[in-house]
Amino acid sequence: MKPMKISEAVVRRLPVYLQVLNDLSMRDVQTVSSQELGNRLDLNPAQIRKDLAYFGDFGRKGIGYDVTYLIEKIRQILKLDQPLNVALVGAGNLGRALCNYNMYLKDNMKITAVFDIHPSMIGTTINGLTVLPMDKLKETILERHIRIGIITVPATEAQHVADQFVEAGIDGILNFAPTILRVQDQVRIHYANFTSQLMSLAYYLDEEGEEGDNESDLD
Amino acid sequence: MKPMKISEAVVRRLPVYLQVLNDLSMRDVQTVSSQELGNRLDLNPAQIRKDLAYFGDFGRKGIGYDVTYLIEKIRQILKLDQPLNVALVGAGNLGRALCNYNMYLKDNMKITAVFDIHPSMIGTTINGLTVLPMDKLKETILERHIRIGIITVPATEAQHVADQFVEAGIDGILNFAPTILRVQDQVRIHYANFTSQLMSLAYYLDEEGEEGDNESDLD
DNA sequence: TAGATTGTTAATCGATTAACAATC
DNA sequence: TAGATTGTTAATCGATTAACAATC
Repeated sequence: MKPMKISEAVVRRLPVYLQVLNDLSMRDVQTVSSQELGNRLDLNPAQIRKDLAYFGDFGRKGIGYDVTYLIEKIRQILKLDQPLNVALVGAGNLGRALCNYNMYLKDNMKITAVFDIHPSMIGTTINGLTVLPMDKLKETILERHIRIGIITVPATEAQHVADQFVEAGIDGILNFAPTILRVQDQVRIHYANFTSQLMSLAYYLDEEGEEGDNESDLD
Repeated sequence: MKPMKISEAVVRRLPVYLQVLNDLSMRDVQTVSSQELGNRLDLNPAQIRKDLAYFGDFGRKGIGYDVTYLIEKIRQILKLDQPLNVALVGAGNLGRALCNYNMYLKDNMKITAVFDIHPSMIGTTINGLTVLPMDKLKETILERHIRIGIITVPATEAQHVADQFVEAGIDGILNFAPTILRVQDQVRIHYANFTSQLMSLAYYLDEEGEEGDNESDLD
């Protein structure tokens, strides 16, 4: 309909808008202005209006946005109005934690299959799901209409898992392993690496570590 | 020395550079060009050179960058050359998974204290750390020189935990709960919410969900 | 009607990329 | 020397913000 390409920055803000809107909805707020949303999110109101306007005319001049309606619209944009099946490889601590997160009811996204390489893991149950061996990956992804894969294996194995996901026809990968993955261009990869996130946070710490110490700025 | 303000985008790329460099180092590669780094990361070589040049002259014309030296420099920039103590609140599945991740040896960052509100959790041990009650938060953070806090509690409690972190003098927060936090400007917050990450990935899935279905584009 | 707030165009700002002199 | 590659300046591109007519 509108064949405009949306920037990644806009797409990443949509789930954030949804978060705030869900919060407002729970507190029975009917209507919200871009001004109010901007206050809560430390974002420019014009930016919020522009982001939303890429997808349609969701607001009403002089009034603002109907919270319930806007939630519905953003959910449609993010395709959360239809179920999304997800597979996870790596049933370690992190993998199990993610499986226990249940975002099914609220967000229509569900981890529908879990895999691991370790024979000792296979056959065990996590949140109602039986851990399967890797040789069942492709058939399970096809059978269960799984479109997204999550990688929670060690860095050394992540590329191998990604290759198998791609081979099985997955459309997107969420990678928790601390490695860059190489895949065909059509498969989208998002990185969710805990260590990198901590590192970039560490950058912003001001120099208090070295009290009275003559830290060399010279190389 | 160079009082230029570095954009957030640059800072977020540094850990990624480090990842690739560590990988090269393990495979005994001595030297790398911005061209090669760009290939591996799907990034423009000029951007990589510019990013690095904000912090110093790390390369050699005609040669490239010495892998070991560049790792050392980036680690200094990210302050990974000195130990960083981190506290975590919320000893649920995700919290425990993060505590078991041990990035201490490699990256000098360490979860040094774990807290929870649930009495049944308090006193239990996770990866050698005893789970403490919330009323020990402030004193522990001061005593152990903790500078970063991780939040892995449910969304409803996240703001409360953030307030306590700020009150205890923390400098940065990594928030895994699906809520926006409000804190004083000097405290930096990074968001690491699993659900948002999946949602923005879902946006990029092409319409296959509705096979032959006349999906209404009209509102 | 007066006040509020949208959607959108134009202006600004900042980030990415190209180009190239310096030099290993 | 010739080829490679940096650091950096200038050009381009894209994203954010301001401004405002339209309208509830």
